[in-house]
Amino acid sequence: MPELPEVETVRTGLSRSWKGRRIDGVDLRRNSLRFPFPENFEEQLVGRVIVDIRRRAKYLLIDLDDGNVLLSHLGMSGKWTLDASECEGKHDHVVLLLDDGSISVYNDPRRFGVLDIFDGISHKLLDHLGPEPLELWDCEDLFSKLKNRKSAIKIALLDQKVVVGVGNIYACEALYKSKISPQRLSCNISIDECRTLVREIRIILTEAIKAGGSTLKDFANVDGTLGYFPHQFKVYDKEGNMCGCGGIVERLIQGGRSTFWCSSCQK
DNA sequence: ACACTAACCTGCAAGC
DNA sequence: TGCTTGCAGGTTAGTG
Repeated sequence: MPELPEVETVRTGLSRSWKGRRIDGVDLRRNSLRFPFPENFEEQLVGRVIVDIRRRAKYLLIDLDDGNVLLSHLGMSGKWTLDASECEGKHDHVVLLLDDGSISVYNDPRRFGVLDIFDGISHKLLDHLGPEPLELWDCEDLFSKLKNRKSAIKIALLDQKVVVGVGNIYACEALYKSKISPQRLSCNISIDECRTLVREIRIILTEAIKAGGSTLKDFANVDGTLGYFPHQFKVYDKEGNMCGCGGIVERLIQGGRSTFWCSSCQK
């Protein structure tokens, strides 16, 4: 899935064509994704006007005119297509008919995504989330969350209680830019290194948003065009490539997931 | 409270 | 050509 920049790009796209639209029809092709859809899912949506689309971490929050909120998480492979010309694809799970006659389709081959409706106040998937990296967040906050942890820093950066929005790609890239080994213990990261990490994470996420999200095989912008720039990654999926320092990009497994790094310049 | 694993799914690429 | 294996952007539930 999309990490924070990609979700933000999707938010922008959805915002442009959904804001002010009334939902005239909902077609569910199955009864669950990662979790079962809520009771009366269609009835709760039909007739509602979409007021705004916000983002919290990697979750899209679609504000409805009755105060309820449609929550959408894209999982690893979820995709919204707006103004869709067809909706009979194998993994087209949810179709929305809008009052301008357009249809929006949620497609998700792996079905790790989530669609739910809640009151806008509290949701179990949102309640434990840590700080937004592009809002109020600083090195003291990061340092305080790392100081009692014995897990590797790479693992900690993926923990959404430490900071939200950072996924496997940007965790690797941020550690590389910060010249910090992904295997360092979180509790051994200094306050100065936290300052560097906060700065680099912000730079990377901001640049990726500016680039319009990124593009991977499962990800497409809401208009169907690809939007990621894999070639701009310095280490992610670059095993064997020469690093600028003369070292070689290596791959290791942490928490069951690939980490890409340069052992020559990341200490 | 933290650390670690397994689990949820399908699709694709590489290797035999 | 097929089969098998491993891997993929995320997150939670369960165990110790």
